[in-house]
Amino acid sequence: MDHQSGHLFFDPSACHGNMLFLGSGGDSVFRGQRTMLSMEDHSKRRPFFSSPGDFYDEEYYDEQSPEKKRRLSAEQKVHLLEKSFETENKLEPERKTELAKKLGLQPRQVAVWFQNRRARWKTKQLERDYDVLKASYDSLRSNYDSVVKENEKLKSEVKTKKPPQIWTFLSFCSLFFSEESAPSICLSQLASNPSPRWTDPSEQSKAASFSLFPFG
DNA sequence: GCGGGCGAGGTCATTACATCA
DNA sequence: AATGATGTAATGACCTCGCCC
Repeated sequence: MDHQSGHLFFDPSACHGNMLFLGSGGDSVFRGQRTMLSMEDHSKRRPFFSSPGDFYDEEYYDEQSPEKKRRLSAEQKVHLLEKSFETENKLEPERKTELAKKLGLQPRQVAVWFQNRRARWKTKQLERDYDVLKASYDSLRSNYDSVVKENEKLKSEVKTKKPPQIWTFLSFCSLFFSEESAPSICLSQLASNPSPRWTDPSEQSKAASFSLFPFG
């Protein structure tokens, strides 16, 4: 900002209508700038600058020192306000007054800027939260799908095993599960296969794993 | 101590406008 | 040139909180 004058103008042509700039050269600031003239046209409707006096003080009409005119870029304005916002997103009266003085704005304008800034922050925060939740969901969903797939694969393997293997597997299951909690396939195989024995230790291990952690 | 009035300041929804694609 | 989308300043309604009587 211009530390010499400490006054700001609104320069819509420079940055989406939100650039503030300083000046001491009077209305020459607006020459050739359609949008700023338009701003003047609308000044009766918008309370932001209700009169020329809201744009600049008398000192800005000093045509003898137009070179002192300083624009406060949006970056500069935003930098100061953003810096203050980062420090504390709530605005206590002292800080509001101080910022308003520094920027040459009405305290109310500073308060409004903070209100809107908090609203924007909240919107962005919601978007960030959504992204995090979605990533978490996608990861869980992926894990779930792979577990279901693996489970189906193991089920189909168990169904095709020879009866003796299944019988030993069910005996193993009975050590850990009640009838209610044992996989239904265990019970149905138990009923139809009276004397199973494991012939392959690796199959026994796989079946045990399936029975203990049927869903991964 | 308790409750009502009041002002300040917050959120939220909305409007008005400028700018851009 | 017209138009819809977007970003931002500002407003109004409503709510909460602290203070005072």
